[in-house]
Amino acid sequence: MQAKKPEGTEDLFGARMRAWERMQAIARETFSRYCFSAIETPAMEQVDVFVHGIGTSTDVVRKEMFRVFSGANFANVLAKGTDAGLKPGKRLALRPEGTAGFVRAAVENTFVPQGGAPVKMWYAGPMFRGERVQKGRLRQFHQIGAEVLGASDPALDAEIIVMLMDFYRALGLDMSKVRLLVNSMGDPACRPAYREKIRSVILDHASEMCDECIARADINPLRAFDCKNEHCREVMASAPKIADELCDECAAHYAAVKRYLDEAGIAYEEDPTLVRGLDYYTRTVFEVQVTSGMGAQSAIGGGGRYDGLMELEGGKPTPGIGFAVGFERIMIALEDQGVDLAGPEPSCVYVACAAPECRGAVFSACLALRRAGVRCEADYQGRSLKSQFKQADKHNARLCVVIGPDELAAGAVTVRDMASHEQTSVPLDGLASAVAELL
RNA sequence: GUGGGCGUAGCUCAGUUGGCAGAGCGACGGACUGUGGCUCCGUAGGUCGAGGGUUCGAGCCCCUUCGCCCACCCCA
Repeated sequence: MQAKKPEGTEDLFGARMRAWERMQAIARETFSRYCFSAIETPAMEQVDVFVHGIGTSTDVVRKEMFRVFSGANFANVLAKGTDAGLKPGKRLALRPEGTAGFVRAAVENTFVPQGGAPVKMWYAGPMFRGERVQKGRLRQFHQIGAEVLGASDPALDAEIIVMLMDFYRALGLDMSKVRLLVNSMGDPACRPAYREKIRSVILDHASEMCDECIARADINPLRAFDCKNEHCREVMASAPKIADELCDECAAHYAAVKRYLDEAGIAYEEDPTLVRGLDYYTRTVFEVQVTSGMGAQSAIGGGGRYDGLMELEGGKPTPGIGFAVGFERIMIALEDQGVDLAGPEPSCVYVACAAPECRGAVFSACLALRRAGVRCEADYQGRSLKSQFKQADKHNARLCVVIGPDELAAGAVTVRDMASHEQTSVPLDGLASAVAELL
């Protein structure tokens, strides 16, 4: 039986790999202008990092995490039917998102010492969620994210949104098909009261609402705004809006963020029902959607402020804000818009061998070219010269160097420009510099 | 976790009431023998996802199973 890749995973190679590399390069370039530096954190963390950070009431933590046990511990867990006996350090999970692990790293490495300047970092890598797959939703997918810790200035909220939109534009997305939704979720001063109000609304209208929303009333009432059930929507439409229930500080913060966005010329829609599905968000939240061609998953990025997260991960109170974008979803949007992020395979110089006795000379020529920094390729199958030229085309060769008995006798090889068909003879010992000039 | 669709050549797919497994693209080779893209000719390539059943005979019908896709849910 031939082995198969796990459900919802993907082998990344060829054009798709080039696209992923290109997306990271554009991220690095764009974020660098905002003085972000790169970070890579482990693909697995202690389960508690996610439980504390993302929240026990979220689907991500409750049913979508891939748990990880080393061999001996796994046997132990199977035997006992629980991992309760394991030390916290042995209870691991593949990361379902990047923020919790980043904040854990920030606490552990003291990225923001008391009174220190804000730290800005970005990351790119695979994330894992045990969901049923569908278009734009994989079990191992890739995110690029950016995080700022150590400042609560609303200018930062706006700046990070501006940076996100810069990134999408740099990728070549048609920004007229992109919409930015923003909202404020309040903070510990005002959200609990609002949450309680919404809970009451749901329970008061329990007879009209779906079972899920009734269950949400106690777990995470704000999620009822996301329900697609018609009756639930009607009830929620008349529920109080968070924007009207914010405390003075949150209201001022939200207003300032919007002012900055206006000044930056960023178009946005206020969506009072936008409630991100991770518990750590406070105040500003945002989501970017693409309006067509996306299947059921239209969100290509999202994020928000998480002023309480550092404490949840055991650090000192430190405000934070960040976003994450999904590689696979952006690719769906780009492909739908006819944008080729991968681009062609890079060009090369092809060294063709006209007769078997010249293969040694071909090897030497390639060696010299590569040591001079030239990307070059040759035949390894003893193909005909004709077929080597076909290979040269497939490898996107700009030049083709032909080495045969005639050339070796003359001490000079033939170099053909594949586009113009012009051929020149260059001395064998000066091949690398001659090729460099022709390129 | 729930629902729907689909598995035939490397890829995209045809395949009639059950009767010798096909096309296009791609790959490879050739068109006066050391020169590519276009064109023409040719060649190779298939446990019809897997296992079982019905039948003289199964790609097609039945059962089981695995995988993929799409949607609910949730989220990037």
